[in-house]
Amino acid sequence: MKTSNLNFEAKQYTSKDFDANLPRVILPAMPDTPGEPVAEPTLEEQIAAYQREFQDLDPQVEQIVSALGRLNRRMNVAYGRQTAEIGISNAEWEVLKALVLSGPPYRLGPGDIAKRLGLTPAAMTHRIDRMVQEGLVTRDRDETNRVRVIVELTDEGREKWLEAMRLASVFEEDLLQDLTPAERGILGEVLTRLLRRVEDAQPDADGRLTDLD
Amino acid sequence: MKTSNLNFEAKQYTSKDFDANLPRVILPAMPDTPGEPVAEPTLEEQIAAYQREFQDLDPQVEQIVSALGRLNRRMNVAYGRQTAEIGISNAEWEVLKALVLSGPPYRLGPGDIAKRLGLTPAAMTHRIDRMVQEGLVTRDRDETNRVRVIVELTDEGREKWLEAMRLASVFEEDLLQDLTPAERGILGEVLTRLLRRVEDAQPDADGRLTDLD
DNA sequence: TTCGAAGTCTTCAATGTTGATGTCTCCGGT
DNA sequence: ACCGGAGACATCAACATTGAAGACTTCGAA
Repeated sequence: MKTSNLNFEAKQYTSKDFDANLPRVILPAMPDTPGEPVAEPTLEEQIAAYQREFQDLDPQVEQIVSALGRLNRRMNVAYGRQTAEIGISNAEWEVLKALVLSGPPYRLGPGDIAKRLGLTPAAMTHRIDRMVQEGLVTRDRDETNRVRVIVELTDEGREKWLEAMRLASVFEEDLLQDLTPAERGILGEVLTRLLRRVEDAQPDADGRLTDLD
Repeated sequence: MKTSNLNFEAKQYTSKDFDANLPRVILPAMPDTPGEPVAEPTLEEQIAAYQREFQDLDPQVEQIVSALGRLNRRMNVAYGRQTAEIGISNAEWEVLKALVLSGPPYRLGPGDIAKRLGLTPAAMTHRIDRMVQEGLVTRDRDETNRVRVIVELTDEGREKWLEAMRLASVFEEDLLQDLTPAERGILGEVLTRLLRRVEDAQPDADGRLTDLD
């Protein structure tokens, strides 16, 4: 078993993501020495606690959902660390990904990018500002339709994306290292099926988060 | 097959999470009518695009990772909608979860909560402020150790948490509706194994996101 | 041609988070 | 007892994102 570079770290202060996870637990009925540091709960402890507090919970469903959430969180932390290594932010990496995936000539409007990233156009304006400054992309008016603005990937931007992909590949392979090829196939298929259901349930359309605080 | 309430919606403007997903694609070699709206890429298109742009990519790994990312994103959107329905924010729900999972007497320090949520203590100060205002929690000095502050769940806070759990349960069951019990078992087991690897790779410790923009 | 509606991006005020700093309390050493 | 270090929370300036409003361009109808 390859023990390699799973470069995680729970990394305090990650936020930036909502997940169905975390907290801790108190198994039988006794908290750790009252007033003490209070440790991180394992997945099992977490599920046990949920069951105790909420009878109707299906432990199997909870296991899947919680593992998904916690896993995603750790992965995002790892990606964040990697992008930091090559001198870009996670936010910038997202934009680069969108542009590369759009295919040649690697151009998109700010609004399009915003849609793909789930941000407001306003946020894109500022984000693009920074990226232009850093030489990752260029921003020009579309002369055939001056309403539009075109954001285009620069060579430097593409290079950064490549570096990030290389790091990500290594990381992802490490992550899946102890799954057999058969298990990988099943996992991919099942996840894809879940995803299809969700994405079909709502083609995409619009809708905001309505995060009324 | 139950067709029920998968209440998603890609929901523009979600952000709040970093994931390895989104963008679009241009399969053979032709973008949609140049300058047009540009649609959302399917998972398959996205993987195809990545392969085209990055030779060394393992499609199977990418399928798993991308599906995970996209799935999580949709789920977070769904959770956000649900918490909004019962009048709390996702952020507040996270705090409630942390408190409930801590077990009776449902008390934690701001710092502890911050650790579990991956936020800075500074952020917790304000978040708790709001939640005290709304009557979801109380905040008091620990009289036995006046350095500490104790955040405690109120009955109203617990009730909100219960409502959120009920909604979440329905949603999660819907999400997994077309997995057989056997498939659920495997999925849960495999995800747990992945999670264990990541969490073991880095017990937890500290570390920031270093999101250098 | 002129006017108005729609679409796209930018600007602005408000909010939330971060990182650094400040303040207060507890605890151990002398 | 006293003093200094460590720990925990609060405060503050800087920055990113949001939602609403504003500016400009295009397109269609009168």
